Amino acid sequence: MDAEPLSLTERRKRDTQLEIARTAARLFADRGADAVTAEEIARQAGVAVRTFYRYFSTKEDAVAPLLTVGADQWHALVAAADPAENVVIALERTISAVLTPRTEDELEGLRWTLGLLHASTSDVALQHVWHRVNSDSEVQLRSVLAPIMPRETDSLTLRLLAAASASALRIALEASAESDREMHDPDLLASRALSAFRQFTSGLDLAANPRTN
Amino acid sequence: MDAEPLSLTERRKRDTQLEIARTAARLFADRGADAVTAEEIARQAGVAVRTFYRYFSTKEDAVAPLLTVGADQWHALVAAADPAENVVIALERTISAVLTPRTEDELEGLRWTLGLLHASTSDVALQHVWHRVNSDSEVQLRSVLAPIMPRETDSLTLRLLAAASASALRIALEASAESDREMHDPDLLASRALSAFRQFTSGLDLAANPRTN
DNA sequence: GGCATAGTGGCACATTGTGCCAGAGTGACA
DNA sequence: TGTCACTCTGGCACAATGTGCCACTATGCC
Repeated sequence: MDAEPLSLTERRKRDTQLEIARTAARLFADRGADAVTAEEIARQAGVAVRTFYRYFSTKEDAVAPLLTVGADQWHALVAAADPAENVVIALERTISAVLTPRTEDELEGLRWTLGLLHASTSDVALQHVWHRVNSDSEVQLRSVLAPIMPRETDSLTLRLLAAASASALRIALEASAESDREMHDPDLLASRALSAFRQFTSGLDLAANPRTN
Repeated sequence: MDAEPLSLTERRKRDTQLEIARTAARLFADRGADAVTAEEIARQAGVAVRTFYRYFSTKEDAVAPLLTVGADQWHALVAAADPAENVVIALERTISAVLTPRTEDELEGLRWTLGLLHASTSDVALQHVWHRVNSDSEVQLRSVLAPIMPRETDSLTLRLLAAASASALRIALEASAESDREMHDPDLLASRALSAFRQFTSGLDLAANPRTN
């Protein structure tokens, strides 16, 4: 993608942020988010409380980077898509790409995401973070989708496509995270997300099947 | 629907809750959520701060009842649907019903919802509440949808249908709330929500329309 | 009327999150 | 190498959030 003109300071900031995020994730998963104080996260991450709040605006926010890393990659891929390519095809392609880790770092990132998501099934505070991340992602997705939509598409359709795409990814991740067994199987995750997205774009096929009691 | 065996105490609790909610909504819309203290809401609503926190677990939560009232009605209607009726038809019917106010109280409730939603477009804290309400609604919708789904439907499809329904309603409300002009036109709101839902269930029709630059 | 129960208010307190200022590290330039 | 500007960091004070605890009051039931 882009080069790394990261100065020493920039690199140390990235490291500090990631260190705080993973420390927070460990503690939250261990004891639940509200049984952990900001002071404890800061101490274990090796920074002062005041510094913690310079990196993150709330205590819960500390784990957000672990959840947004995939979404950020996805938005970048969509934004870079060829406007001549069909939007739906581009979305399928990018969904598949972002759920298929290619480097060791990407795999580790995915593991952290799913692990945290797994912990959040029994922690309301973490669910809030996840929901916020997804809402932000949907808004972000709208702005990168707009330039590659067919010319005549109206605002409502743009919103719907962004919602469908974000929901497909979200639901696939949630479903995988809730099951212990499937939590570490990226292939299943990718195919599930694609299946979800295709059901949205091809119509949820329930019209001809009333329940007969 | 159901009768009102509300005792005096129960009625006063309802009144107090609504009074707090509307007081909070007024203040939040006026000055933004974080420029308002819990103490001020409590004072203007005529209760002690300690009592405020017995009704609501956080300051922002105070406005949630104004946003959930429609969703609650909707869930009740879906739960009461005939299992022999097609699910998609039932959803269209109930979406239309819940956005068509029949009494003066329902109309007032819808006004408060849209007004608050309008204010939340420029207030991050209120957006969080709205997102949380929608997530909760989606989960709730799953459990009331499950009994009226076709027998063979799998868990993923259930999740997708709930997400599609909740998203259709959410997006229609957001789109209406963001425009000053359409904010007070329930008919437009209902038709927009139906249109959104039908696009989900009939497939987002973008397959044959790549953008030609 | 009198009693059990449940809602209310006041108080103390841990925790959150921010403004402010002082110290320490980095990078540029002479 | 020295020094200067700039940014990151840490400590402190402080307003505000949210909770546990206890006493007080009103409702509902006999």
